[in-house]
Amino acid sequence: MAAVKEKYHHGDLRSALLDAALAVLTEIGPQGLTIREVARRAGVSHAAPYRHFADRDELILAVVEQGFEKMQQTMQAEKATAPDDPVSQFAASGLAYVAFALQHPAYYRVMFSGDLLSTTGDLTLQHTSRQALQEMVSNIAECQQLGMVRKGDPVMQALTILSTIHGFVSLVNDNRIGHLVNKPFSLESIRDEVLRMIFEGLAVPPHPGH
Amino acid sequence: MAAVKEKYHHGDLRSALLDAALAVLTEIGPQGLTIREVARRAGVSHAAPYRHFADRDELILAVVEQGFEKMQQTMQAEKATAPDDPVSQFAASGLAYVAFALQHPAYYRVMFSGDLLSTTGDLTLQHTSRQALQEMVSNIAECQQLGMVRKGDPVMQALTILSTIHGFVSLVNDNRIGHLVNKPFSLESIRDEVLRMIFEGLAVPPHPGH
DNA sequence: TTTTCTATGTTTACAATAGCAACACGCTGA
DNA sequence: TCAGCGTGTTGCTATTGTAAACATAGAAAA
Repeated sequence: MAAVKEKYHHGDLRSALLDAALAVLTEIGPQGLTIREVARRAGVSHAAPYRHFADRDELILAVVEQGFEKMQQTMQAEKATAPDDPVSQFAASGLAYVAFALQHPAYYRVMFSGDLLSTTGDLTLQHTSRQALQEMVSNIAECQQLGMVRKGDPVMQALTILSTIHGFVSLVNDNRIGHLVNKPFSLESIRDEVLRMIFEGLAVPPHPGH
Repeated sequence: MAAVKEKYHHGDLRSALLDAALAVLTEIGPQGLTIREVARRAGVSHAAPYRHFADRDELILAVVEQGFEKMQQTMQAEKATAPDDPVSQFAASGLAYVAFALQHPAYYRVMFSGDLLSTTGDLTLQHTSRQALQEMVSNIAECQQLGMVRKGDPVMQALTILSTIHGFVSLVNDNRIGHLVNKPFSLESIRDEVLRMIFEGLAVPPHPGH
């Protein structure tokens, strides 16, 4: 690791602050995410962050945007290695989404918390998420045309799947599943079961008269 | 309304504080939920709440518990008016759950936020939610025995349904659906579609050789 | 080279908050 | 009557967000 310049001017404070913010979210949680704590970890004065972020919300928003970028990259990478048919691509997306959310709970929480930030107002994020949904919808439509997914409004199907996946990872990340099931369980088995039920719900029912 | 006694001793400060807390959550949001603001609304000094709640977390926890109670009451009432077969009971529960979450977003958010409170540590709530899941599981098992729901581990099915419903109402309450769909939409139509897909995913597939 | 400008940190200051401690009030029971 | 205890108040400290004034380093211009 290159020695960090111990100078009056930090060099790349913005990045350092984002890293520190994510570290705080991971280690302590959202209630520990204060401007001053982040500044402390970056080794600067408590007012330095204001040169890069107008206020606390803007700092959080930057973390959220970074999270969406990383998530998108992960999903694209997974899709790239999957077979090129719509069903495989769709499955790869879904698995990658869940994997990212479970591997980076701090990112996912801040991205979707709704308490930490009223991100709904941010136009960039609105655009990003709408684009992601659109991709999902056309993917479903392709699967329908191949006869691999039952008929129906693909937007509704996408929203339902999104609900299921988002609900699942939220429950897991907020630790709401651990004490629901008393007997020991494997997270992967629940995950696979949830994904399987999604696909069963999507699958074309067999022709009764076949 | 009876005139509130303007006395040194409030009379029922604890309830008043819970009401004020919910009002703040509704009007301002979680970031406005401070001990002092709640005290101000209840017309008492800033330290008075500490006679009833050890700290801010305990106040929030009390709101959460109240929320679970009201939700349970609502669901019980809905089930009482529904037909007495397992399928109707189950459907009534699901609809009541969604209805409560959408009609009382402030309650639902604080109940499931995971940021506002690490409620997972509270034993009462653990018991309550485990009991609710257990009821759901046995309800599904009944439906299975009647041949109305496809075979499979009812715990997994319950968790999947819970994920879907929780994800749906979370997305709606956090306003993540409004700007996902650009064309005008009816929330009810999405809700019904989501519930319909849950039931389709649960329904016994028709016998191929029938 | 020297001067000046600008981006980026620092220091200082203020208002709001959580939470603690000491005090005050008033009901209740001996 | 009055002692005790539950409940509310006042006042204090530490922490936070955020603004304003100041400082510095590196770039741009002279």
